[in-house]
Amino acid sequence: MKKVSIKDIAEHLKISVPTVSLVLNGRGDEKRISKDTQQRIIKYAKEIQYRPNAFAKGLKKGRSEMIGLIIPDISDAFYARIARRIEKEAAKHHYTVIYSSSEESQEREEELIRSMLDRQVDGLIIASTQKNKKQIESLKKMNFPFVLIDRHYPEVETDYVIVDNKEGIAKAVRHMSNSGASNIGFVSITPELEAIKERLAGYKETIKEVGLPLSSSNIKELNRQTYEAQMSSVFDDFCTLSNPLDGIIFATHYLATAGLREMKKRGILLPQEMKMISYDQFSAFDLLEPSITVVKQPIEEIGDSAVDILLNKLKSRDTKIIQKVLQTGFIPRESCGESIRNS
Amino acid sequence: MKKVSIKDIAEHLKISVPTVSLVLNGRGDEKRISKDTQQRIIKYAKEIQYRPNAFAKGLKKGRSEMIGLIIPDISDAFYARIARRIEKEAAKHHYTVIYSSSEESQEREEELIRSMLDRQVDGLIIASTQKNKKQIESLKKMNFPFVLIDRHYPEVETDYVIVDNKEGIAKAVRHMSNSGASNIGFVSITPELEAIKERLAGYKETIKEVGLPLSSSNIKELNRQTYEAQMSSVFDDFCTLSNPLDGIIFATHYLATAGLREMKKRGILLPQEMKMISYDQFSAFDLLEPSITVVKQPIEEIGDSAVDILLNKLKSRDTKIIQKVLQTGFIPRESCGESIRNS
DNA sequence: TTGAAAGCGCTACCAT
DNA sequence: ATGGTAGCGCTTTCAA
Repeated sequence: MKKVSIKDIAEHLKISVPTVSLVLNGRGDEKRISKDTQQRIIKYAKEIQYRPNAFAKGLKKGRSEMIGLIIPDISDAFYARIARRIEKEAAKHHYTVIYSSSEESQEREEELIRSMLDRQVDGLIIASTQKNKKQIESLKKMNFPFVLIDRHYPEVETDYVIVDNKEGIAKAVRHMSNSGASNIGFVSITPELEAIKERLAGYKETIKEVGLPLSSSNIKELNRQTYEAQMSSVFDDFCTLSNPLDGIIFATHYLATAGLREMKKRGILLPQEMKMISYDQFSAFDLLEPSITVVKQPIEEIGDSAVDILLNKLKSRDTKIIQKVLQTGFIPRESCGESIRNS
Repeated sequence: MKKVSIKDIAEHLKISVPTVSLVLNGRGDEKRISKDTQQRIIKYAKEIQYRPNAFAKGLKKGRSEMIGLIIPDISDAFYARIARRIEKEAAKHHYTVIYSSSEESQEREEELIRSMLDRQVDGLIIASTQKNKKQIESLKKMNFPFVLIDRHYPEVETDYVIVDNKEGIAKAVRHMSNSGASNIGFVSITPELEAIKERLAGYKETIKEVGLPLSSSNIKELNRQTYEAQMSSVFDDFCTLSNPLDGIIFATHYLATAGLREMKKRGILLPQEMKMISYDQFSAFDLLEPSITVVKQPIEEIGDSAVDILLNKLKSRDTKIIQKVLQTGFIPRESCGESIRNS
């Protein structure tokens, strides 16, 4: 059972290869191929289970109907859900997604982008490491269609879909302050990423706005790789503050999770002794005791917008740059002292 | 900045196309191309940033260095983690992964497999819907390299990597019984999948083995799409049993999550009034109050083994069938009455 | 209405 | 040590 090609069909039916190609691409009528011939071709093609070779097609047409997706880590729920959405949207338009995880490594991201270009993807969606400015600039220069998501390069004018991180955190700070917190800490990771910088900025600005004390000892920036090990010393520090915290905002869901583990270990009582909010949700946060208040990222919109923008670029070769900043949602739960039910 | 081809290099350097190809593929020495020529080619190729066209290469060689991965849903943590692992392993051997989610639809799975074959993937890794027997058989007949993971067709002799579901549940039942439960319920989904059937079988057999009552009213089989809505009536039923339950085993992590929500709503006290275990873990299960005892699936091993088996097939064209059944782990936590700490 | 020929970019084979 | 030629499977002219 070897592969059958257009040639096999043509030979069998004693007609020419182009005719077969035309018919199989639904252009038979347009080219006025006789109904009879069309029928025979289609019937026989089905019979021997003809399938076109995407390589040959791609080589000829210069398009692959694939879009490349590069994200930091597919096993991170946030990116997995975005990926799913992108895949679904892309499928609607007959595009296949090739994805790979960069693992936050510039070298790997660079290599992945190269390899996807080699594979002739028609466009790229990238949640960049933000350490790859040069290559992104070069993509832009060669006019290759791509959209950045979640992370962007402020100094490079590209299409992107990002989230209003600053306002997201602002919502958290305001809510926590309204819930009665008077000294709010902020646990984040080293602000290499624009998104993280924005969250920090949002924290600082809003703390001032609501008139709470802004102190550097209330802010912790952990290493992305080793945050779990560091969490213990974070709370060592927090627990010895002269002005003790009564609320903490975690800048990512995994920090929140690690923080929860640590607080559980220390027997810190939520929300009585400490209120908390997580930026970015995590399933099961609603199940915890108390349930965790979260800032909700617009995952579906990120995926949908990215595909939308990219496909438009592919179709129209339009060079207009589109930059979308999406707003976060906010789900108040018990970890700030509320007794609000439902998720 | 348009694409450069081997031809461009050849013309510029006034040498032949094949020579350039040879050198760029590192076969210069083997073919005794002069060092000088080699240098010039390599230098110029780098200068103009030559990148080979994977389509042309694939068309010619009949190989794509891609492997296709089909899973039910990339946003399910279980599959996302497997996907990540597969990608990582594949990358080590210079294979790119194309993935798609079948959404448990036979039609979609069929279409995805077809489309991946069109794209000339060298091999497939499939977590099948198990409704696609015909196509799987046809893959086998045409001797196309593929490995099933997580779900297999018992009636079809294929390579696969699955988990010992029966023993996994057996561990749960034994543990729960040892922890003092005397009437254990089982909440599962409709057993269309072999894996789910096995879990049910494991439950039934082990319940008998440990001498507890086996009653059909202790077993619930929910619909995969609507299990959340059904969970409430499950507990309506459970709460009116003449012989009330003191333990429940959930056959999947999402059932466990839904079950937890329902028990929380009803104020059922874990583990005092009810012990519970989840088959398949879920991050944050260790954070809940009480923390949830889980049967742990060997995610990394599934991914590694699948890639391993597939790549071996690709290399050696060996037709020997490899079927791996991996063992689950077990993490006792507080939801069975233990006070064991750490995850 | 259909067919012949060319070519996408690459590599394998056979010459020289 | 290097080059010519052919062909992978398909689509796109252009010609008949």
